[in-house]
Amino acid sequence: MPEGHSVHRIARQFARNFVGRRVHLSSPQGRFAAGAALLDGHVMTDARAVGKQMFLEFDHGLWLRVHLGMYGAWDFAGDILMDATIASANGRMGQTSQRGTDVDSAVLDAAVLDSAGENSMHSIGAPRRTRVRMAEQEKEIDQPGTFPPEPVGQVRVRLLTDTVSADLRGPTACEVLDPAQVQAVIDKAGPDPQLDDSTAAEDRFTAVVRRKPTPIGLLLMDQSVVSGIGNVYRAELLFRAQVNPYAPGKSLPEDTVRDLWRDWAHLLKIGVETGQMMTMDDLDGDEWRLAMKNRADRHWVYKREGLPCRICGTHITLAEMGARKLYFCPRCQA
DNA sequence: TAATTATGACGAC
DNA sequence: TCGTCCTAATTAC
Repeated sequence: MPEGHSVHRIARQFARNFVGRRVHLSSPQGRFAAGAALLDGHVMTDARAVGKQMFLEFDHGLWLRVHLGMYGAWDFAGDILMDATIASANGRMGQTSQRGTDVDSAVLDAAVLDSAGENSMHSIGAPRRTRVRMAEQEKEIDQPGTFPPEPVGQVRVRLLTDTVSADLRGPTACEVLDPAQVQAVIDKAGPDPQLDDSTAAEDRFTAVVRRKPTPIGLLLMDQSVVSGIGNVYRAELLFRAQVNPYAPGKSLPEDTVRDLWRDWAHLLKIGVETGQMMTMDDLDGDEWRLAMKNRADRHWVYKREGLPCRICGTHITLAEMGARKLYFCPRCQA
């Protein structure tokens, strides 16, 4: 269920709780028993996300590659060091995003909301005994229990240290790779603004898009063109840019394509920092608070078919593109 | 209890 | 363009 922001957050979770520690791997479900044996008992040395792919490195040079697909998820349990959202926001106060929105005060709002107990997660400092499911969103499963927990359902692989466990279920990919194979996967991926926010990356994206006759709505979902965008961000980015999803890439003005890239970098950053796919920034405090609680208030067009466009009132259209649901405003995105 | 749905991606025609 | 794989939560009956 995740788009790029969640995969970066999950990689962070592994960096905080597993990197530098010896890990036992098993496959409670049995389907990954051979792969788990190749990595079992080694120290995790790195955790990285590239677009929607995650790579975990072990001390003998082999990697675990995981892609969650449409409904994969990681369940963490034990004494977990959680994302220090509040500390992060405090440490960055004053920075301003490209669009002129103060992302960090927004993050701080979210964190304050969390600490008020209205949302589910986040604390600072010491590990906390808990259970968390990380997919597109993160939710705390309240049920401390014993450690390690009994595997529930179809657990493809379990990673276990003295104090923390991580169960993977429903992935579309879970395999052991050598460094050359990892590099090959990364080489195929389009630029990920979370890893490379340079002008060169923007140039690369812009050049590729403006060369192709393919509809921009398909190009944004093509992971070799740009990494990390899924069905929600596709719809929202196109609405925010007032671009028709069917417009061929090569028909778009250069500035429009560059704006799409910069806006993706912007939304991805918000997603990584808040853990939410918040695509309506520029909200005031109360609106933001509401939107953080109710997904229905977070998007311009996604899952809003038949409802009035928030800008012009026209009914939002639902169509199909690339075998996925496409939402757009036929007037604003004419 | 069954059907539906999902924020992906791939390979065969 | 279609079928296929992966799983669980939600919705319908």
